[in-house]
Parts: sequence; C-alpha cells; structure tokens
Amino acid sequence: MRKIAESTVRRLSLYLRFLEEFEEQGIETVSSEALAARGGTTSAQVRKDLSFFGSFGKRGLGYSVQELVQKLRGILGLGRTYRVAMIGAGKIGSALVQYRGFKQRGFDIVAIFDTDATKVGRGWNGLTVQDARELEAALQDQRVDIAVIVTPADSAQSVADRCVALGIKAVLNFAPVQLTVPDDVVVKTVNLALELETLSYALTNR
Amino acid sequence: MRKIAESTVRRLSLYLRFLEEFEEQGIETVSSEALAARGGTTSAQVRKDLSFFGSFGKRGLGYSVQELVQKLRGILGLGRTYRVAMIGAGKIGSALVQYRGFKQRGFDIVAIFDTDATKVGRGWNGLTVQDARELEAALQDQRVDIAVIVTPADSAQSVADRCVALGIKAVLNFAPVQLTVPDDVVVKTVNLALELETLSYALTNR
DNA sequence: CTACATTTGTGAAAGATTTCACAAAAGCCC
DNA sequence: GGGCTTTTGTGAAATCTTTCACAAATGTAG
Repeated sequence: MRKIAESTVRRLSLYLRFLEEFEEQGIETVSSEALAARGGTTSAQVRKDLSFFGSFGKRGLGYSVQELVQKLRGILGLGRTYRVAMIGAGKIGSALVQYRGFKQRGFDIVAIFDTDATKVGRGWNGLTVQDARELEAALQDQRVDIAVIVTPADSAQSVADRCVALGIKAVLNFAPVQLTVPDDVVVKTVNLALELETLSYALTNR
Repeated sequence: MRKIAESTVRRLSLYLRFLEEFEEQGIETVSSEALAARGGTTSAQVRKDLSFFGSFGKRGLGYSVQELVQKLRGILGLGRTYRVAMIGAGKIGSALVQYRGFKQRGFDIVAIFDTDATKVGRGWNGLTVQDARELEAALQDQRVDIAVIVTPADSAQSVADRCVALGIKAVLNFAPVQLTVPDDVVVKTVNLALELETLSYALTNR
C-alpha cells in the first residue's frame, strides 16, 4: 500500500471518533464539511484523507455515517482485538489499566509486570502483577501484539530490547527516552516533557 | 517572530534533552552530526532547526554544549517557572503530580481540583484537593499559566471554557475530546486512543 | 604562514502535505 | 425528463518541510 502520512492516519482516527458521536445521535449521513467543522479542519482535507483509501461518499449527499465508521475501523485495523502487555505497574500504568477506552476499542491487557517485589503478586483489575524478570517465560507461549512501557527512563531501553527479542512489533512508550528499535517495530512515544515544552514555547513566543 | 513549525519545536526540545545528557557526561562540544545521531535525524536538519533562531556553532568545531543548552532553554521559554493548575484528581492526575520532570523543568503545580466530595480536602503531594466548583474563587487572585485537564470527557470542554474565562492561555488536555478554545489560547491534547490507533494502523498495513 | 581537515550556516532543490477549484455524480422538484 | 442544487473526488497549484551541497569559517599541523 502507498505510504500514508502519519498526520492523515491521526485525522482518520479523529474522524472515526466524531462519526461514532454522530452515530449515537442518530445522524445517518454527514458531509465532508460537517465532519471538518467538528474536527477543526477543512472539507477538502477530509475528502483527500479518505480518497487515499477509496471513495466512500455519494455526490450531492455526503457519507453514510454507519458505512464510513465501518470503513475507517477497517482501515485503522480496529476490526480485531490486540493483546497488550504492560511493563511497569506504577501510577501511569495504573491509570492506563483503568482507562475504559482501552478495552472498548479492542485493546485487551493480558499481562502486567513490575520489578518491585512489593507489587509482584498483587491483583490489578483482574490480573496479577508478574515479576518483570520473568517477562520471557511469561510471554513466550502467548501472543502479545503491543507492549506498553511504563517503566522509569533508565530501564525503558532494555525492556524494549527484550520485547523486540520476544517478537513484539509495536510499542507504546511512556518513559521519557528515545527508544531505538529495528525498522520493523513501530514505536509511539508519549513524552510529557515535550508537550509541556511546546506549550512553554507557545506561551513565550506570542 | 517568523512562524516556526511545531515539528521543529519538538525537535529542539529533544535536542535539549540530549544536550543535558552530554553535559552530565562532561562533554563540552558536540557536532550537528553527533546530535543528529542521538536523536535519529540528520545533521542538516539539526543545523536548519537551530538556524531559525541564530547561529550558535563554530565552524570546524561544533557547538558548545553548555551554550547551546542555555540558548535552547531560552528559545523554549524554560528560563522561568510556570504555575500549573490541575483539574481532576484521578489516576492520571495523580501520576502527573508525582512525575518529577514536571517540577524539575520549572512547572509548579499550585492547585488541584476535583468535583468528587470524597477527594476534596484530601492532601496530595503537599497540596489540598479543592472543590472544582470553586475554581473561579480559588484562581481569581493567583496567576496560573497552564491548566492541565484530567477530567472525564464530558466535563472537559466546560472546564476548558472556565479556564479560558479566567484568562489562562495554555491548556494540556488528557481528556479524549477535541477542545474548542479562542485563537489566543494554546491547547495540546494527549489522546491515548489516537496513539493506539496509529499503532493498530501500522500493525495492519505492513 | 600555508595547506589541510572539519563543520557550520544557508540558498536552492527535492519532496511532502494542504488547499484550490471544478467537472462529474446524485438527489429533488416541477 | 430537464433544470437546479448539493457535494464528492481529484488533478493542479500553493505552501510547507526536509534534504542537498557547497562556500565560508575555524582550528591544527607542519
């Protein structure tokens, strides 16, 4: 498939959210203009984004909300469930585990690890925290699609390396470091410091 | 000042992190090449990014680590402290409050709010959770630079509106909604669902 | 002091993304 | 069915971002 810009994928994901809202409200069709207004972009952008994947609309009418929801789910790969392992049972991990949207969208947390002996063995939303030293043993015989790294900065890279060695191809990283992984592994890093600094920059340069 | 791309600002923020590492290691000068290698970009990109703000290097030698750290701090507006109000005392809020990098970089949390009566009045890292209904009363007579919104999705917009009314010009939003604010207010949204879906897209289209 | 090795800073070229603008399709009304 | 209105899908143009490539500094060694 032709290479699609990350910005496009992010917008598709947003459109999906808005379409789901519309669906709940019982709205049956929507124009690119309406979708754009909801998402703070332009109708041309919406049409262009969708056009990379096909033509889903009806001229003169707009898009069927239901149909577009399905198409976008398909495009984004949300027609299946993903098995997620969380490494790090600290505050952020805890917050994530309880985040409903996770499960709702088909991301099932199937294992949680930590190195802290006081945490290992404790229950966590129906799962038991396992010893991070046993990562390999625990994950060898079960499929994991996505690793969420919520460890301190200094262990994040070594955890990532071990996940890669286990064959995991997608990592969501909350540790404030730049992870190095092979080309066939995708990493998304959520770096709070970066977000704060873009705010600080914006506040300074006005 | 000429408009600078957000991607550039984010990279500057990354460079700063790497330079601080170098500084700790006692490295005194660094080339654009070395900085690029650390950050997974190219030397031309590093030089171009910096060139928007001045010329900080010495030809044939590179950049003084110490000097560049200072320049970048200045550019990013990190030469001061920011007063942060957190609205929502749930798990994510809790994780953020304990995140060291926050205070370390000059972002001081000065107030925490929640609507939940069982949380109001409780101590939280040296602060007392205040009733969110009293947001205006509590913030009217003290400066707040940044609001961090960590509420459920359905109250995020109304909280944002109230922050805007109080004159707050920067918002870091963790609620999974698109916030609408006037042009002179900056919003950064950290949307977990979006990140997961770009991963899911990447896993699907390979 | 000169030749040489580096490495910056920056116009220009290449590449990517967004916006424009309009023909083509589709429904609606008479 | 014909004319009118709406709205898509998409090449082309405009804009933005990254990469290239090289002259200009700067230090070093002989």
